[in-house]
Amino acid sequence: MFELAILGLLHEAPMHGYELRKRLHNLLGAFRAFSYGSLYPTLRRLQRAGLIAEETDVAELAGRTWGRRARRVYQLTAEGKERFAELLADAGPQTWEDDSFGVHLAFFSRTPAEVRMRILEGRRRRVEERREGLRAALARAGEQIDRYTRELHRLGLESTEREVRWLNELIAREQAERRERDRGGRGDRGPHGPSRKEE
Amino acid sequence: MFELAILGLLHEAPMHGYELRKRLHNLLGAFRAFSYGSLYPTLRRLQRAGLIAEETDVAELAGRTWGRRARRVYQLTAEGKERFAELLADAGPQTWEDDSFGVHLAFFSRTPAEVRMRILEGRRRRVEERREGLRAALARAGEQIDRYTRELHRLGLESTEREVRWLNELIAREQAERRERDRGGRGDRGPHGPSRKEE
DNA sequence: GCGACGATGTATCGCGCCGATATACTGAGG
DNA sequence: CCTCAGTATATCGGCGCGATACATCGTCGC
Repeated sequence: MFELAILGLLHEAPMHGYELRKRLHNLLGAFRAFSYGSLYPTLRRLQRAGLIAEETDVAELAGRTWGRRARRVYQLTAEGKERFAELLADAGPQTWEDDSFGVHLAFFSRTPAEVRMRILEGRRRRVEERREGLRAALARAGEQIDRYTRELHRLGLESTEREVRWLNELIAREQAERRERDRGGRGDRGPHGPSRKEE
Repeated sequence: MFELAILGLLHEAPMHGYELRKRLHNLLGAFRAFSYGSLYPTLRRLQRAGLIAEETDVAELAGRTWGRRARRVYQLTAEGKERFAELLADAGPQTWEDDSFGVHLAFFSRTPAEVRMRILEGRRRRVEERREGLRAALARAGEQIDRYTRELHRLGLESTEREVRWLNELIAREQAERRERDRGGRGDRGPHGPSRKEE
């Protein structure tokens, strides 16, 4: 998950850990913590695996004589790019508690349309499963359940129902764009899709 | 979190791991996984810490001669009860991604009214913080943000707003009940309705 | 009679991520 | 001058997860 995020961000430019974390925090901070305690070990792991390479910057130091502070700048390797594509296409764990979905979404502009579809539908399936679980929990002996627990389940149910609707909208939009693309005879193009204006 | 849940369930009766997990799954399965890979190590830890004690059942075996299968039955110790009370009163981590909140809620019936209030208000504070973060993210350079990320933030915002409303209802109800409790027998009715402003 | 199957039951492994903490340099402001 | 906030890297212990392994039990079909 961290791996996907790091590999994805390094597509834009080589970066050092602190910068990576800042962007991550800015991009998805409201959904995940992205702590340093995870970031730096992950960076090491990726380097050992050959997915990223240290590029300890000479260029930057050249311009500024006074020394900065040691920073390890990483760039994507060819294997890293491959790995990113694999991870992108992977639907992630089969649980509703899927942290990677948010990260996937953040890189959707770089994701092929069919893969986007698979991810969205996979997510929908899992959320629907959770929804059914919650409905069952609420139905089950309606009265004997602890009142607070029932409230919790009620909130969860509303929230999953809402997410399913949200996913349905996204999926419908994807389909509409696909139809438009097919009609236009143009191959899948560009991170900006067929310029569908704001809702 | 596992600790709180186990200690809480053992208040009802001595139990073995499998049973514990079944109940946990039944009670909060829609919110947490409660895997065995976590359960058994936690049980060990709690036993080592003296919070629970093995009570390898003789009574049950006596009735059934044929042997069952080894099952480790645990019961709460005095320290365990103390620890549970401490954990109950503890508001947990200061992040919105608070797994323990659901567990707390599941044991609310056993929680003192003031502590319930503290937990609910703490949760509200954290959710409100997250809500503000999401609003800021959506406002920030409204146009330059990736479209899918914006969708994600929109969903998150709606969901946090909903949870805040839900928390406000729970809190209002708590306050109403407290007023009713305080008004011991006298028919004097105070001003009606919760004084909590919405949104 | 028997074998397959699903539920009961305990346990371990490696890994990912977290929060806390340590260290050190830099620039800006009082 | 000194302190504070931001930049930057790193490690530590701990928790929870999914996968996997094992063994027993009752039941149902054959």
